[in-house]
Amino acid sequence: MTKYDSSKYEKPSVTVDLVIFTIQERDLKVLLIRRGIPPFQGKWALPGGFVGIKEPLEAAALRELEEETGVGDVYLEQLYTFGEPKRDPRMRVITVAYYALLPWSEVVGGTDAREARWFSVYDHPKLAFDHDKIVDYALERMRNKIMYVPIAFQLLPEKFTLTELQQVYEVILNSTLDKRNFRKKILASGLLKGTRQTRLEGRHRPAALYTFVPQDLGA
Amino acid sequence: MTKYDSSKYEKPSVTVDLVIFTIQERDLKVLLIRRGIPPFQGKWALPGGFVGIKEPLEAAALRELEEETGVGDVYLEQLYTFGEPKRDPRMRVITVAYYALLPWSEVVGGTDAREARWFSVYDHPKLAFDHDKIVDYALERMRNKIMYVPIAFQLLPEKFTLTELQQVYEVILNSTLDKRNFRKKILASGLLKGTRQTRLEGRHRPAALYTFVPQDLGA
DNA sequence: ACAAAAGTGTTGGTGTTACACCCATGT
DNA sequence: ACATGGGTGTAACACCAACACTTTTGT
Repeated sequence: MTKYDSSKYEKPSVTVDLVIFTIQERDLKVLLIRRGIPPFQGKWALPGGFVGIKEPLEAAALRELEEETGVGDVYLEQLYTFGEPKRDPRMRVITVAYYALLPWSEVVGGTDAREARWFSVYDHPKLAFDHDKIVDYALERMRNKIMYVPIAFQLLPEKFTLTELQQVYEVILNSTLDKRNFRKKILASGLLKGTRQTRLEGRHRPAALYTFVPQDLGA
Repeated sequence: MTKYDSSKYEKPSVTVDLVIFTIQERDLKVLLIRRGIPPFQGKWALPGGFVGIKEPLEAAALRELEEETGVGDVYLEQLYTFGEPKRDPRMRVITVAYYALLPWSEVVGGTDAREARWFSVYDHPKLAFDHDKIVDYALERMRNKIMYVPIAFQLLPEKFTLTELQQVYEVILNSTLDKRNFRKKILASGLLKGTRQTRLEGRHRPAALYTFVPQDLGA
């Protein structure tokens, strides 16, 4: 790094791409955009865009997120940087991928004119570029993370039932969990505070509503 | 991403930076380079350099690694991408950080002319740029990873004693471990195969030598 | 009364921690 | 004989997995 003059070298383009997750209808959804221009015209792809020359990476990711979803204050985490020389056939593009978790209750339309749709993570069309790989990577990261860090709450509204919370885990892990063990563990964790409210939904016993209690960031 | 023409935009420079770890004298060491030119002239910094326009990111990291250490076939993992606009005072530089684990037995000199030295991770000078943050991040990542994934072997020669292995864990975690529990767990894991050899070192009972048995990458 | 989802405990097994002494060698 | 690090087992506890019935509501 010391002996190079960067101006002598051709520079790659740098973009951010976003894997935006939400949960709807007991399914894990990812937001995709239909490409209007080549390459991969007509194909679905992750939302993303170029990083401004004075723009922090995370700011670029947040900007794209807000353009596509209209939502600002959500969980956002850098995932991985993909830089294969041929991943974009036109030119060298290095992309810093992020993933975001969005409560279904906050999903509104984006302001952007591009065609956007939510697809099941488990059933979506083949994507442009290496975006299938990026989605797989995001899913794997999220599955690991949810075992240790309480990120599931980022996909729920402020108040939720234990069954809803369990469904978040089940949909992400793509497996079923034991109801009694799940409730025992989650209640023992101290992450939840019971509101004194219930929610009545259908002709059966109403469910108790809980909220997430923010952690001391034991630093 | 669809409606921009990248050529209209100024592009950032992209570099890779490496946190190269090894273990010597029961201490965790990191390789640093003394900067010969501004900015931060005379300061110590992580080895790194620009990514070639047609060069994969990992290839750039491996190239730097080999230039500095003369070693090729080691553990290398992408860490995080740092892109604060002002992290390099001269211009916009986005750096993709990697970390590498190097067996102390393979440490030779680099071919590069720059002044390089191994420093204790727990006692090193303040570094140039945001490199202190990168080292901290690498250490944190490695500490998490070693709990789940057998990366400790990447810091040892092919044959090693259980005490040496335990010292690797202790130096990385910066804590002491119980000898009996450590041996019980590591032997039960099936990661080790006993060679039938021992090593005699000092006036005490010789230690049994083990090798790492490569895992099925359960894909 | 019945259909539907909410809610609730116990048991066996597995893994983790804490802890102290004998062994093989060189001098 | 002693100094040095190598090597070994057990008991208490915490955590995890398996498993079935009762409760509350709307119709």
